[in-house]
This record gives sequence, structure tokens and C-alpha cells, in this order.
Amino acid sequence: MASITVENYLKRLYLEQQNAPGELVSMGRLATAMGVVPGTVTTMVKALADSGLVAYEPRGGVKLTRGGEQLALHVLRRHRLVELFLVKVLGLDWSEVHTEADDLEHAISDKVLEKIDEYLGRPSVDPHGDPIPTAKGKLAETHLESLADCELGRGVRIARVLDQEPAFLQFVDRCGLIPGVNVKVDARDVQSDAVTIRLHGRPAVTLGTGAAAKILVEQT
Amino acid sequence: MASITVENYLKRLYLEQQNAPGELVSMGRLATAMGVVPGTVTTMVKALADSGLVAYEPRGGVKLTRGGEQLALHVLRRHRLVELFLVKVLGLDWSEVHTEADDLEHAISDKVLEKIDEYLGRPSVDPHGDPIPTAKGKLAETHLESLADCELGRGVRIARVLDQEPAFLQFVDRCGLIPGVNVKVDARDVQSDAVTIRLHGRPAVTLGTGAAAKILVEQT
DNA sequence: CCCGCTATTTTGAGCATTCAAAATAATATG
DNA sequence: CATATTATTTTGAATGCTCAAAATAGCGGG
Repeated sequence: MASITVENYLKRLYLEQQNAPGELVSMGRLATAMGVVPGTVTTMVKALADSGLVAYEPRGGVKLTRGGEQLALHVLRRHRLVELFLVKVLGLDWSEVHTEADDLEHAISDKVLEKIDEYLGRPSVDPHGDPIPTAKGKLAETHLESLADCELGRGVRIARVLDQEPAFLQFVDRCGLIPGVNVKVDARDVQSDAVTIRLHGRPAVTLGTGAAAKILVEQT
Repeated sequence: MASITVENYLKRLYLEQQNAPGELVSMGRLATAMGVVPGTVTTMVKALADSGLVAYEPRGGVKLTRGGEQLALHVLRRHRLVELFLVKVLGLDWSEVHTEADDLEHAISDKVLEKIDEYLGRPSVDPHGDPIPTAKGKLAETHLESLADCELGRGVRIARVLDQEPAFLQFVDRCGLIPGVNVKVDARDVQSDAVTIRLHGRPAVTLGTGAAAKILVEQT
């Protein structure tokens, strides 16, 4: 059985790999992401390599093996199903479920997970629009544009928010830019670094490009 | 923050104290209950004593301090609310929720716990009839008789089953002796060590005294 | 009162995870 | 190319929890 710590390293590593596909993840990156000192990561990664969960290149970086990736996806599945469950069933705010799920994801058995999945009707995304890996460990690939780069004037639907910070999520919520909402990018200005979004039946919202890039949309 | 291990020791100690009220719990007892070697318990108990969670008498035994008891009750509350939630909401069998709750009880935040409690309508007992401590750490005292010692012929209602073994719970389930059911003790025989129970609309059941003693009833 | 049994405690050690700080390798810069 | 900078690894140590096995204490029976 993978310990909670091991599960966390694998999950983190998976997410870091997503940020820079194809490349090895550096020790420093992983250390920052895990909130530990770099030496700790070196030690841990060597142990994970011994267990066959990661491929480690000294002075180069790490990546998950297929086995490690499967485990990471299983953790991610638990995390995201729990998030959705907390929002949909227990009525927690979507800005707070990430933290809760970080603990619960290590305590949920397959049996309970299956019940949750069934209860929720086999959902494919969590409350932030993040895709939920299947029980078999498959993750639907998506190729979404963001509010920072989608076509001007065209109607789009908010699909995913790439930031779990409660403060950001609450802000997004106040603006009404939550997944499922139909919007249109009215204008972008490089000089002012601003993106103006028009919502149905609401005042227009202006975001900086940084924030706009974290909100992904799909065509309607 | 109390570690998972500490929470488990306190919970176990609380339950052992219930078995023999007033007395100190011996190291050996606690070791068996925790599934560790006695030396481990001595070490751990001294640490708990240093944290003010237990009162330790060398060569005598341990008991919880008020602080330790509060923590134990909080863990027990999480455990029992989770059990009920798993049965009522996710449809797990009552014979399997104990094991699941043993993990989940350490991963549930107060916020989520409160939502669960609310969702369930502030229940007072779990699926086995075990009382649920309040958020304030109060536990309703009960003085129930068992099928092994209640009055013959009188109508009683099953209120609690004092055994979490899946096999026993499944057996109890098959007999229909689950909490809430009205029954009557038809006969008891000291020589054959047997208790015969009559159920409404079902064949009568005969149990050994040992099993009967684990099924508690309340007057109807 | 001593003996032997049993429960408890102590001691020494190991595993997993972490840190601090020193050593080393790789990389960029002048 | 030598050096300065930065990233990584190593080393030594700590913490929390555990075990095995030796030492010790307490108790009942002779």
C-alpha cells in the first residue's frame, strides 16, 4: 500500500508533468510544490524509483512510470470525485472543497469511491471543470482555449478554472464566471493587459490577462 | 494536532474504559486492543501523559484525562456519523461501514462533519445503535438490557448491537434482529445456554447466551 | 520469606519522513 | 577557460512509531 506521503508525491508529480508535458520534472520544482526542502525530494524520489513508481535521472529530473501514473490518476480520481460530492451533496462552497479533498482522498476505499461515483451519476468533471479519471485510469484529453486567447466576439462557455486558491475561486464566483456559464469576450487590450467579458444578464467584467488565462472555455 | 495514531489510542482507550468503568486500563489490554506489542504501549502512553491526554500510573494502568476524553469523543463522533452517512446516503451495508469509518474518521474536518450531521438530521445513534457524541462532547448515557437478561415475554425493541464483526452483523441481519425491530424473548434455558426470540411475522430465532448478550433492547 | 509466574518497563534498533548544512555537479558569464 | 552562480546530492541528525528481547517489579503459593 502506498503511504499518504507517497500518494501525495505521485499526485504532485503528475500535476507538475501536466504543466510541462514531455519534460522531466526538476527536484527543485517538486520540492516547492510539495513544500519540502530539495534534499528531501531527492531522497524520496530515489525511494519511489526503487519501488518502480518513477523514472529518476540524477541531475536530470523525474517522471512517472506507467505504474506511478496509474496510481497518481487513482488519487486524482478520488480527489475530484470527493470535491464534486462535497459540493453537490453536502453543499460546501467550491472554494473550500480542494483542501478538504486533500485529506479525504487518502481515506476513501474503492468501495466507497464506487458508491460516490454511482451516486453522482458517473460525472466526468469536478466542480472546477477538472476532468475526473476513470476507474481504469484513463483521463479524457481536452484542448480548451482560455479567455485570454479565444476568438473575440464569439459565444463560449466557461469550462474549467485552473486555480484552486479559495480567494481566486470566490472572486470568479462573484463575477459569475463559473463553469457552465455562457459568455463572450468583448475586447482585449495588450497595452492595458485587460480582457473584457460580457455575461448574459450581468454587468461586463474586466480581468487581467493573467486571470483570464486561468479560465478555460469551450465553444458553444 | 493529534496524529492519526494518537487519535486511535485515545479512541481505543475510551472504548476499553467503557468495558470496565472506573478501573484503569492495563497496558496489556490496550496493547491487545491496538494490535501492538506491550512495550509500544508503554512508550506511547508516556507520550500521551506528557501531552496531558491521559493519566498514567506506572505498573497500574492508564485512563483518559478530561482533555483526552473530549478528543476521544470527538473521534467517536466522526466515526459514528460517518458510519451512519455511509449506510443512509451511500447505501453501504452496515456490516462494512465500521472498517471504512476507521479511516475516514481521521480525514473529516469539522466543517464537513457539521454538514453531514445536518444532512442526517442530527441523529443520536449510528447504524449499530451506538450513541453519537454531540459536537460539545456529551454522550447520552444509556441503561439498556440485553436479550440475555431482559424480562421474559415482554415486548421489547432492538436498540443496539455490541459487536462490529462483519460476520456477526450479517448474521444478525439475516435473523432480522436489527435496531428498531420489535421482538419478545420467548424462553431462556440455562442448561442449553439458549435464548429463543420471537419476531413479528418471522420464524423464531434461537441464540446462545453469548450472542444474546450482545444485542441490547429497550422497552416498547 | 523465597520462588517463580506474569505484566510491565527499558533498551537498542529500524523504518519513513523530514531538515540543515556541507559537498558536488552543471551552467552561465566574463 | 576560470570562475561565479545555481541546482542537486550527500551527510548527519531528529521525530514519531514500531518491534524484539532483556531487565524489572509485583504477586501468589509454598
